[in-house]
Amino acid sequence: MDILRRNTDYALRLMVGLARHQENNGSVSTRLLAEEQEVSYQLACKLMQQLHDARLVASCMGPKGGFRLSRRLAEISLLEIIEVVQGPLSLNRCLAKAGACPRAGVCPVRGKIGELQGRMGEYLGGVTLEELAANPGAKETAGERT
Amino acid sequence: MDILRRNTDYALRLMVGLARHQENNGSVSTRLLAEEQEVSYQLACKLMQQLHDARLVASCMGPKGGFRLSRRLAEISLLEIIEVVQGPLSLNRCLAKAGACPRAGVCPVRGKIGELQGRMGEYLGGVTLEELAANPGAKETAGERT
DNA sequence: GTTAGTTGGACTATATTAGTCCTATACGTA
DNA sequence: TACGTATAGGACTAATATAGTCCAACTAAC
Repeated sequence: MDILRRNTDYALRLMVGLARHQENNGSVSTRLLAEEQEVSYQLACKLMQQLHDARLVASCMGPKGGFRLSRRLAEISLLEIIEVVQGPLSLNRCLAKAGACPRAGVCPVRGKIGELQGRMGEYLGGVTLEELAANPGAKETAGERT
Repeated sequence: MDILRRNTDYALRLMVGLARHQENNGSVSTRLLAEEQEVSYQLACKLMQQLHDARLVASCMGPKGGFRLSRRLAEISLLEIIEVVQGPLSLNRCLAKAGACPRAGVCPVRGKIGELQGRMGEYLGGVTLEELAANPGAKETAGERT
């Protein structure tokens, strides 16, 4: 089972790519971004659209147009990007919205799962795009590679 | 997005139900278990089968037959049950098996995600069926109910 | 020997996710 | 000011993964 969906992964790449272009403070075209990050152009369009709806990026149409981050790097968390693509973080349906599970009162698992979910949100909310963009690669997993 | 699948939820219920019958130290029929835990009988069969394949429960056929936990309550973790139903815990495909992602070397997200995955496994591995069975209900979420 | 009740496996339907295509819009250029 | 090009945005289709059902084989009590 995968928790992060493939599209979420693409979205993260795109955001990191965007972050790295931020210094030029001009708009970056989706086409360039998609190429750099090895994401299908069409799919990138769709994802950028979602990120735009969530106000994480600002768009600019026409030739020379493209996207730009709408906030500072340190103000965008990993959690936000994830939730834009795959909805609110939820370990179980029961926890998604109060009263969703009629067994809530007798469920012994709910408490533990709820606690874990809280911790996950906290962790992911604490990682900023700034950190991600600064990190050149997964050096800490060296040796684990092919 | 849900991380715990519906079937996983059912499996957890069934295991907790089984745990609560453990005192009688006789086998419990799937039919009874399914009724008690409000899971479709057929579906319960399927899940018990998976739990059996994973050696978490022992089976006994024929009339008066049924299932029984094959280990002590404290020796079965939440993580084990989850992984039986939905496979190894994996936040992302990249992490499922080494070398699965050709971008591993340049991926800035991988490290963070890997760390979170480790923490999750640790947490879930630490919760035992004993704890769950003892916990009568989600008292800690009182007020959040319907 | 028969029968009721069970486990176990194969199959089908459904829901979710991924990916593609098309249209409308905006800007730069002639 | 009109045109052309490159973009954003939305609708649709295909693929995949999950949930659920059905049927067959087996076992032990009666």
